[in-house]
Amino acid sequence: MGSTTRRGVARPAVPPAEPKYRQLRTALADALDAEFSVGQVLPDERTLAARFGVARATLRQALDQLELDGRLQRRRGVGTTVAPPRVGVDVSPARQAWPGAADDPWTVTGCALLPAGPAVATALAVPRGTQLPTISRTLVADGQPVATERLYALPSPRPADGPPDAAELLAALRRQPLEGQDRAVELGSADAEQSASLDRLPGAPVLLVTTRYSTAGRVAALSLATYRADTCRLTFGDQRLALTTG
Amino acid sequence: MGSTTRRGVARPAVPPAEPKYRQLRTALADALDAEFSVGQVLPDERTLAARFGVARATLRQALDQLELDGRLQRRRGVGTTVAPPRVGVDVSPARQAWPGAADDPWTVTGCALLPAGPAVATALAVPRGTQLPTISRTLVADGQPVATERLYALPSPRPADGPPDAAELLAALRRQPLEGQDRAVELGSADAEQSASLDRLPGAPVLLVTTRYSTAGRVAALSLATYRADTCRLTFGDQRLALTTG
DNA sequence: TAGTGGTCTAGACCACCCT
DNA sequence: GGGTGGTCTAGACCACTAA
Repeated sequence: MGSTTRRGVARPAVPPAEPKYRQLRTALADALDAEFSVGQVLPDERTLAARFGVARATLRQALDQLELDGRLQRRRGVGTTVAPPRVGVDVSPARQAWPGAADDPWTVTGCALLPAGPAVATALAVPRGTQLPTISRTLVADGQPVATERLYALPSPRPADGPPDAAELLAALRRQPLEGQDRAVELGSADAEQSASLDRLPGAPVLLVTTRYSTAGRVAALSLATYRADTCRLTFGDQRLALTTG
Repeated sequence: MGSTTRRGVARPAVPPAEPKYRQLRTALADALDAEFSVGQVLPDERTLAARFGVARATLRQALDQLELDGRLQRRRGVGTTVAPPRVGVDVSPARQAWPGAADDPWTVTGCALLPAGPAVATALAVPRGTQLPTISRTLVADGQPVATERLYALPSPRPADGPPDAAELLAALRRQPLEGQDRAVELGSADAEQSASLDRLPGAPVLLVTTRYSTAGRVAALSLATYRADTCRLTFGDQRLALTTG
C-alpha cells in the first residue's frame, strides 16, 4: 500500500487517534465553560449532530459522558440543560448515630416485612430468605429527591406481632447502644423501583452506600442507600474543619 | 384505529414496556448467577446478539450496565469475562495522617510543578494558574492498578529551588501538624492520562475522591484520586468493628 | 400536534490481542 | 490472520412533554 493508511490519506506519524466522540466531548465541555450558563438549554441532539457533522449516536456518546460528569442534565420530551454544581451530601460515619435521630433529614416512605436477599442475609448473618422488618426512606435536597434507602433490621425476638411500624422500629433500634458503624461506597445502576423514586430512567448511575450498624458485637441493622450519581457528591466531613467546598 | 396500538397488536392493558436492553440485562444477570463462574469468558457479542435476536448495539447496552455494576469485565481483542467481586479499598478519614506515612500503600510515580486549575485554585485558596508542587501516585491491589492520585501542595515559601523532590515534599508536609482532613466522593470519567494508568479506555467511570489536608487553619494540600469504579469499593471503616465484608 | 430525548436496527470499519 | 471488543453511520420508531 505504500506510505498511506486509511483510505489513502497520508500520515506522517502515528496519531493518538482519539475517537470522535471524545474530541466532541472536549469541544462541548469547552463550549459549556465559555458560552453557557447553568440551566441554559442546549440545541437539540439532531441539530447538534448536524452542526458537528457526526451521526446522532456519536453525539449522544459525548453527551453521555458529560452527563456522567454531572455537567449536563437530559430530560425526555424537554431537552438538554447545563447542570448546576453537584449537591454535597454529608454521609460521614464520624457522627455515630442510629437512623431516625432528631436531626436526621431522611423521610420515611414505607415499612414492610421483606425476605433477605443474598447480600443482606450474609451481612446480617441470618438465613437467606428470612423475613426482616424494613423501612424505606428518601432524602430530598434542594427540592429534588437525591437518594432512596432501604433499612433492614434484625427480626424481632417476638415474631408475628403484626405489620411493622416505622417509628416503633426506629425507636427499638435507638434503645440499643450503638457500638459501631461503617460504610462502603460503590457504583451501581438504579433498578426500576429506585429509578422511579429518584425521577430517573432505569439503569441510571447511582452511588450505592452500604452502612452497617452494630451492637453487642454483631450487625443489628443494614442500610442500602442509592444516591443519584449525576446530581450529588458524598462528603465525609471533619468537624475540625469549616471550609466552604471548592 | 379501533382498539389496537403499535402495528395493530391488541393490548389488553398498558404494560410497563420495559426496554429490550433492560430485559436482556436481567436475563444475562440471571444467567451469570446460575451458569457462570468468576473468570469465565462469555460468548462474543455477535453470537450473543444473534442468540437473543437483537442488534449488537442493543446487546451492548445491556453489557454496558452489567459492566457498570461490576459484574462483567470487557477487554478489547480478548473477550468478555465474569468479573470477580469488587476489591474493598479503605479510604476512611478516621485515621488522620499525611500522605506518605509509613503504612501508606501508594507508590510515587512522578513529581512536577503544575499550574493550578480552577478547582484546585479555589480549594487551596491560591490564584488560578499558580505553579504548585505536585506528586503523582498509584495504588495497586491484587496486582491490578485501582487508583491514581495527584497531590497538590502549597508552593514552597522559598520558590525557584529547582525541580521538586517527592520524598522531600512529603517530608515537609509531615513536619507540619495535621489539623484536619475531609473527603468527598463523586462519580467521574477518566481522562486520557488517568485511563492509561488504570488500564482502561478514556471515559471509563471512576470514583473521584477529593481529600483536603489542613493545617494552621487553612488547606495545605489537596489530593485528587480516581478509583476504577468497575473494580473497587471504597470503605470507610470503623475501628470498633472487625467484621468481614458481606 | 410538534418537538424532545430514548430505543433499536443492520451494517461497516477500526484497534487490539493472540497464535 | 482471525477473532474480539470499540467506534461510527443513517435511518426508523417510541415515549414523553408542552403548547
